[in-house]
Amino acid sequence: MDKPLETIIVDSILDAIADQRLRAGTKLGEQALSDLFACNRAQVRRALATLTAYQVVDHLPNRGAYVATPTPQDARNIFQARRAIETVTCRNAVREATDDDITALRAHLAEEDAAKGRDNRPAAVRLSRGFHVLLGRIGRNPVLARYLEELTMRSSLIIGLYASGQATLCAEDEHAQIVEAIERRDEAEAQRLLDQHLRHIESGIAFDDNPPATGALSAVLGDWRG
Amino acid sequence: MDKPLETIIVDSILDAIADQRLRAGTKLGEQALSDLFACNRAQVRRALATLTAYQVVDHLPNRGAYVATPTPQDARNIFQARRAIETVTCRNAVREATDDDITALRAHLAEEDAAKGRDNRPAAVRLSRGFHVLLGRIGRNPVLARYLEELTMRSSLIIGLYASGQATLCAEDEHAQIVEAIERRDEAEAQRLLDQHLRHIESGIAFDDNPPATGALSAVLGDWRG
DNA sequence: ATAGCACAGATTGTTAACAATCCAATATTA
DNA sequence: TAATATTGGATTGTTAACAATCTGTGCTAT
Repeated sequence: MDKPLETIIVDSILDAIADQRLRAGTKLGEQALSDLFACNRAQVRRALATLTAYQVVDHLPNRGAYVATPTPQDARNIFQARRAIETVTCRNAVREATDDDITALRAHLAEEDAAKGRDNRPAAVRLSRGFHVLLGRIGRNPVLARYLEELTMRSSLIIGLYASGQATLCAEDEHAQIVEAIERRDEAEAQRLLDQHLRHIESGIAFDDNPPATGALSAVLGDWRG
Repeated sequence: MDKPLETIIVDSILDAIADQRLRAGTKLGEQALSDLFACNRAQVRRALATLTAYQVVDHLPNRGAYVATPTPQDARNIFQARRAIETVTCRNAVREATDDDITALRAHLAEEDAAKGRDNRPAAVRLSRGFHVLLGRIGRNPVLARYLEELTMRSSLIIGLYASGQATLCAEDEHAQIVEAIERRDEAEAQRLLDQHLRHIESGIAFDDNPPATGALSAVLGDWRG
């Protein structure tokens, strides 16, 4: 039961963006991608259209698809949207979380911790996003969860663009504190901590760098075969 | 400077959904649409892909595209998402609205009023949605505004499905009260009124009808030429 | 030397024919 | 008669060739 190839392409690219292996501004040529995934151009084309709808890829007519480069203004708008959505998502999570959900959250925290311990930055960035996405799923509102996936993906691009040098992306224990509040079923506190966490991330962004600089596609999307 | 045809197709279909001329469950055949818009099947195909990404169309592999049919659970999730987003959007609007914006809002109210006076239900439904979209634009956060456009579109489908018999979709003057609160720059009150307005719409939905029933595509998408 | 132009290669966009799949109507069999 | 096979038409999905557009390079002329 393999997935449709289009999905594999989309997910590979999204993963690479979440990991910050693919950086803002990278050109996604159709030929290059169809070579990489050993398929024809039409499938690549549809995958790129999907990514464009998700707003993580910019499509310029007659000149190709590029990983989106959010402006500082975009960044502010995206983080405001995240606060709006994650506040509700978090309240839902407090109300709906089962014991299994809490266990999953704790397991995720452990993974994050391990990645940071190993100084594995790409993994840390990906897992950090994963925490918010997981929280969204636990909230049991797929509409909000989907928007959150989109926004966190775009946030990864922003962090890659404007906070690449930064030592710390998320204060070590903010995620852990949120999980504790959820476990205590303390809605107000969980929401407060999450809002503060998001403002903290946003304030850690330096809006004056501007280094695109991107490597070869094949190096970055190498091992897509499951 | 005509728009790309794909955009025209997408907008035509979205308009027809906003008006409730196209109802949930209607099949959108590729041949039928390319005949209607006098174009290639490939362009129709892309338009349908875009609409699928917007979640207003369901695409079933090998059996075509259908106008989405939101479930009652979808409806609850969509309205929760709207409350999360429109609360912020509304706050932004209070802070950012220029005199021109207020004028535009008043003009919109007048249009709504006129449509209701003329018992023009499709226009009333479309304009009612338009009010929320306009508010979103005035909030000056395109990220939130885009999600709002998607959610209001899906709301139109929901209202068409579950509240078609209903006499009143929006209490006559709730929109007007919101505009007044914005004009007074009364953030808290504007937010309260909007939240209440949304809960009011949601509670007016009867989750037990189930009439798909759809007319011919050509009758419904007749005059797309601007 | 530099600005403008023209050409060549590469990349994206379009088209139409072909293949695979689904659906409904008809025929077949217990 | 009712259930199941079969078959033809219609619809969606794929492919590869062709057309349009862009980008960069080298040439020409001022």
